[in-house]
Amino acid sequence: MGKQPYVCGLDAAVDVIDGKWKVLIIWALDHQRCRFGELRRLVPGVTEKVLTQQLRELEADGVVHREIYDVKPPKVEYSLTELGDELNTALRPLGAWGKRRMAALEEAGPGRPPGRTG
Amino acid sequence: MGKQPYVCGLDAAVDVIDGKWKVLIIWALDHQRCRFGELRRLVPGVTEKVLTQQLRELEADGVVHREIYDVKPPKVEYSLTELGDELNTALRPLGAWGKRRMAALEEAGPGRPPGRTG
DNA sequence: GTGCGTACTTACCTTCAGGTCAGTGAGGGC
DNA sequence: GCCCTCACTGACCTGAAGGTAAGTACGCAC
Repeated sequence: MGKQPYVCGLDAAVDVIDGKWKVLIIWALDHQRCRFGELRRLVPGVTEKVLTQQLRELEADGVVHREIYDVKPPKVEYSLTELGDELNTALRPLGAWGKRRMAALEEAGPGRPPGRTG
Repeated sequence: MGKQPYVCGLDAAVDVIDGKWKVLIIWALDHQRCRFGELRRLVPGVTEKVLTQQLRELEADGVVHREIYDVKPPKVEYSLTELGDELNTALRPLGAWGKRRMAALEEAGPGRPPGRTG
């Protein structure tokens, strides 16, 4: 929720998924609820601080639901809200496009370092 | 083309549209070719430097085509490649989702500053 | 010949998202 | 008693993305 007003719907959507790990988090949460620690393992490379942070933003945006169990040791479960589920659905074509791009990239230069086509 | 290897297709797609103005640029280029100056007007707030920069990245990623006419004054036209067109198509559901979110945001608090729901 | 419009490029600067590291409090294993 | 895990929080730092302002080379209008 950084900018607003948005110039178009896409703008508004991108604002929600804007964050280094957000799509990965949303992806990981697709049809499965996760505990904080699980999520951390599911999203390789993310730190605890940033995971928490992005999770909170996602929660504020209404795409992620956070459920706290008052037990010891602490237990918190994250899941997608209906809105989040819809987001994931909307994200699917984009994922498919990216997959095709990855395949094309593979074909162009397998094992090559990233860079321009030249 | 920042990261790679991508953990999934979505990751690869987001990498392409990652940049403050890129989706807006791609959106503006949807079924219309534009000159540099037009694009600048179509994407309010972007500076020349950054527009050029993001356009070049988009070009390197194969979603935008750049056509230079050897005339004076200089003329350069940008358009979507087929891949770019597909990207736009893949982006459409996301745009629709965002539009619904914008509507919901409007309903929740018209004219309110952005922030938490409280 | 001054200034505008074309499409950039360059040097420099600011901002802030994200990363590092340390701390919290309670229970359990050894 | 010590350290581990759980799910965080806060202070501090860094790097890179993006913004600012100026320069470039050309033609045209006035």
